[in-house]
Amino acid sequence: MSVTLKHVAKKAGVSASAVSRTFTNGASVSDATRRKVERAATDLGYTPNALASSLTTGRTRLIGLVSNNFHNPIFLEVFDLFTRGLQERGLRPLLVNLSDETDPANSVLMLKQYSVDGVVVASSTLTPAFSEAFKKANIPVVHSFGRHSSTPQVHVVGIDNVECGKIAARELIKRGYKRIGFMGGPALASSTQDRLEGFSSELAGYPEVSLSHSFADSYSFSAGRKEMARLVSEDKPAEVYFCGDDVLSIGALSAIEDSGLRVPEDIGIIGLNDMEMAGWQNINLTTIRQPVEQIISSSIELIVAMLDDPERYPEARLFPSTVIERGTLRACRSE
Amino acid sequence: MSVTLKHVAKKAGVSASAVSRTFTNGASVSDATRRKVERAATDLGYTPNALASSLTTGRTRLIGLVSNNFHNPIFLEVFDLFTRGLQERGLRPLLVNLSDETDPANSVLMLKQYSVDGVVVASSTLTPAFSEAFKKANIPVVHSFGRHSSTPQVHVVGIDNVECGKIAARELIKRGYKRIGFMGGPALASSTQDRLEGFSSELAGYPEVSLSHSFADSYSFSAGRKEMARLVSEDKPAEVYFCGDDVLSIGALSAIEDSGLRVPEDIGIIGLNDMEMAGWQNINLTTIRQPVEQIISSSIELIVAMLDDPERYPEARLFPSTVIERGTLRACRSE
DNA sequence: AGGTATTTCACAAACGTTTTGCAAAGGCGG
DNA sequence: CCGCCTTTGCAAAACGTTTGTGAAATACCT
Repeated sequence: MSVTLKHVAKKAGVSASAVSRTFTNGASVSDATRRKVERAATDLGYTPNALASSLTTGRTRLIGLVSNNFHNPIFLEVFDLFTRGLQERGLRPLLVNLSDETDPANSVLMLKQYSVDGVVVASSTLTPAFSEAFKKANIPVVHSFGRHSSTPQVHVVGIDNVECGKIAARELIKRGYKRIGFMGGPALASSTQDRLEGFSSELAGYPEVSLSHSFADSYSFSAGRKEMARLVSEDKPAEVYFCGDDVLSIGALSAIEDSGLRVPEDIGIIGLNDMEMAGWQNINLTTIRQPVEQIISSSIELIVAMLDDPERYPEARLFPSTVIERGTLRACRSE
Repeated sequence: MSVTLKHVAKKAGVSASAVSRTFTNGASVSDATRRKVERAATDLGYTPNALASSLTTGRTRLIGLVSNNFHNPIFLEVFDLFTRGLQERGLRPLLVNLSDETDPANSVLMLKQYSVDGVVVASSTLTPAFSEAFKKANIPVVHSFGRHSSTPQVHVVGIDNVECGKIAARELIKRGYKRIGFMGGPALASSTQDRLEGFSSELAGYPEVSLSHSFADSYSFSAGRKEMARLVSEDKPAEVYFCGDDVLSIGALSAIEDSGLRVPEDIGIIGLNDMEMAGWQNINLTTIRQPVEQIISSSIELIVAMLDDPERYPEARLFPSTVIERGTLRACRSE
């Protein structure tokens, strides 16, 4: 069928190992044979078979890229950055969509069959148990956008959600808001819990401020819209809401607009993520930026490091998030 | 290192081939040995090695998923559907991002090294030359969202862009628009050309209608916004614009809003794709729906069919697109 | 030149499967 | 009870690489 090492060896009049050596760098081959081999290889149109080589080396250069976020636009950026970053290093992303997967075991099994060198789990809504399943299977794993825990079982790269809640709180205080709402993502997600914790602990220092909170069912436009519609129909909605992410925020904005209230005059909104769309002029959302590029490049660095040292002790790498000021919060009170 | 076929065979007290047979279905094994083998396999936590098996069978169940659209939100849906569809059939998507790749040769080489069973090229902005490169390398290929040509060299699945232009034209005529604009995507893309051709040929039947056209640099919010800003600042903008896709449309809407004009009263917009966001109530874009689900499931069917018959004669599968009526066109003239 | 160091290269044994040919075993009809 | 056919298990040969072990060939030193 296809042209193999042997064909090249025969044509070049050398042994198979000579051919192999010319293609793996750092091996000792004389210039003469190297030239002969290269000549023969291009003549025959030879491509080394990665599978066969993996079989002997134990390395596939395949990285499992696992996620369940195929509906949140920010993940298109995430996939873009991951695929490019991996490709640059000669690694190949094997994409796994576990949107309708409940049991980690299947994906673990499948990635094990393909002998991936490592796995990146990119999701804020997957439980630690999931990424730990890979660890148990002896596959290096990095959980990106994962939960920060003081005793991580696996490598985690992301933001400090508690700190993030505090940042949001400070920003709202600075602008003189008194009746403040937290409209979180799914209540069970630990990221939501952590943010609420930071948010409320920071606000606790201001007795004149009141805090209410509620949760949307999912990180989606419609969930945000629905929840905000409910909130504005209440007696006394808050003056401002810190939303679980930008998509939720945009849904919320839509509900507010429909209710006849104005942003930011009547109600303020601050989101989280700073996805591309947040900067679109017709949305113009004030939000807290997750440093996606850093998180991803750091995740890649980490997984690459684990290829050399699979036993590397798990660490949590947290990046600071920053407020991006746009048009959905009122100006600072200079009283 | 890991547990292999032999270990299982030894533990079960049978030969290696017996173990192999129990794992490949359709092979004849007695119930007794099958049970013994399964028992031993689960005890040892055995996972068949896909690489090794590929080496002998010549099948990897790997499918290259190649795209350069990592900025258009609709492609998140596309990736979602592709990965799920492939997974359901036990195929694995090897994702290739060629956003910064100019030369197809590299990707072809890489996918050849990994012996992918087939390749899906998902993009409307890649030239036929690109997908044909895979064909030349003897890899089954399907070009999804590709250009319709009367003599396709490779399998193409998508919509009929000429027809699509006509549909848009008819819709605008129906609503009594007279001064009509075409604001296309990148001028070089054949899909843009085809749509303009259908659009203008249909409008040619109405002498009272005037058509102007221009192009945006890329399928992005900012390109749409910039181009529409230019158009509305002109002497006499058109009454309605058929935009290259939904993202461009949303950019256009933003520019119109800024100019103080109203939609649909002063200017109408019709988009293309019907991405999720188009239905968001604060956007509410009238658009032409590309049947993404059908295109993708058909693409997958096709690539699966090619696994059995790689020489299958290339065909073009085109699906009809339909108008989705929302709020950015004025009502029908009933005069 | 003689001897030792060093590089270059061929051979063969892996890597973990599938698959083929063969033999043994077992079931059946005559 | 014998011969025939079908099922089932075994051994060995692939699949396309990498890599360790020596042998041959070249280089270097005195």
